[in-house]
Amino acid sequence: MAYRRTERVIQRFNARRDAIVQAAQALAAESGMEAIQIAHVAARAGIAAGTVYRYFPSKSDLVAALITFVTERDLAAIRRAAGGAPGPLSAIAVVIIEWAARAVRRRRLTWAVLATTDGTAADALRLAARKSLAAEFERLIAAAVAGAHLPEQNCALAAAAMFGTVMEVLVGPLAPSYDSEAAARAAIQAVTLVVLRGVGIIDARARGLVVQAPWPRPDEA
Amino acid sequence: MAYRRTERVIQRFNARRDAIVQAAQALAAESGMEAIQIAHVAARAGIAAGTVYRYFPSKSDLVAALITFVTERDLAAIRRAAGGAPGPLSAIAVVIIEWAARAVRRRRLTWAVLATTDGTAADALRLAARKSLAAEFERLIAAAVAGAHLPEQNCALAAAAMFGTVMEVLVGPLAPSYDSEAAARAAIQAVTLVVLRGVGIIDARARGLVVQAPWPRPDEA
DNA sequence: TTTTAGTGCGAATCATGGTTCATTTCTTTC
DNA sequence: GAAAGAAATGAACCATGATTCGCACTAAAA
Repeated sequence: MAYRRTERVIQRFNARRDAIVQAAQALAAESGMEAIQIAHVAARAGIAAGTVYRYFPSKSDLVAALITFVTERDLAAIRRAAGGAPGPLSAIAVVIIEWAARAVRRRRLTWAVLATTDGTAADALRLAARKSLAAEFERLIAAAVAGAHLPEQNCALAAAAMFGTVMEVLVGPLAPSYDSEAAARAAIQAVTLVVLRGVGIIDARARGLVVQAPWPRPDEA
Repeated sequence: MAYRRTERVIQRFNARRDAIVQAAQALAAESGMEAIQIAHVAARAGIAAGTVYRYFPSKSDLVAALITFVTERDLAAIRRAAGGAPGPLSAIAVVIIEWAARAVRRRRLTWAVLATTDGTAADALRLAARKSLAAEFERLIAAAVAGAHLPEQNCALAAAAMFGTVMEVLVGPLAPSYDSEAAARAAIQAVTLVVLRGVGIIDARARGLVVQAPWPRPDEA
């Protein structure tokens, strides 16, 4: 016999699979969801269209993998950021800033992954991704409320408000393009202050909360 | 010759055109943007598919007409609401409530019109619609700032934040379905308080601002 | 009543883009 | 290096849904 399911083979399979996802990511980052077409992705990855189907049963599975990849990366980053915060209110501020900075840096990709719908099964995953992000915010808000650092409130609603605000102000198609880094930092800070006021932190700066994005810094992918 | 462009003919033409837009609206309200297919719209309007093209040169023109129709209606409503407010801060509160109430009442339609993209020329109009709504908010915020009723701030950013918050919390696919009218009213009030705090009104209720949706009330279409 | 432009019809046509599959080209193993 | 299974290829295929267009019908004008 020939060709066993050896470790090396599996490695290569995964590497190529990832390459396809990366190609899709690059296209989405450049031109949004519509640019993710099998032919384009394949060309970008340097393979034939049919080959994509050796790695993904359907396009929506590929898109799902992309959504998962991007979302997990962002979730990990904001959890890390939250963990390093000195207190409950700082944690909220730091997480908003971290996520906003990431979202701004990859506006189109973020929009494609979280805000576009394509009518396929991937949409469900998209919703799940939004939910995960919002849940992260909600958890921190709830903790702050529990510790009496914030007034009683509907934490899920507050979290969704944060999410929606960042998306609309910094990520959406109507957001100004913050070409200069300084402009982006300023916008992120302004958004942060708005959402913090929204949950009841009316004097974030006076309290010494970090409201500056830790920018620029290296990115992991 | 026969068949002049008489008044009666024009009337009928416009009536049928409107009927097609209404059919599209009904479909979008029920099932979102994807449901707007020429065949479906035609069936709903009781005509043949080809007939739609006697009234609209292309699907995207039909969608554009729908977007314009819905947006103008909402804009008129919030302008009316703003006009009746006793002061600059009340105007902001009243407009948010008015728009939020309308958006919640027709969630899917609002989402289809403002938040969905379909890759056609109608997308530009969608953006314009969002811009118009946000501009309305911005104007009121700027007026309040000018009158020193609100702290100095980036009014465009604040307006976008309001828009995004309402969309995400009340309209988007992750918003809970406020089946009971009371639940909807409560959610609208909560959202209103959040966005008002966001622009610097930290004690809306204490100031006697209206934060209750004027609900239920008749609807015009 | 007879014209004839306007209107409606809907099956056929097009365009787009995902998916399949017979064939060719590797890789591994002996 | 030969055999055999795995992977790659890309042109053909298919599904969806917008758009066209020849024909029939209606209603205003003569």
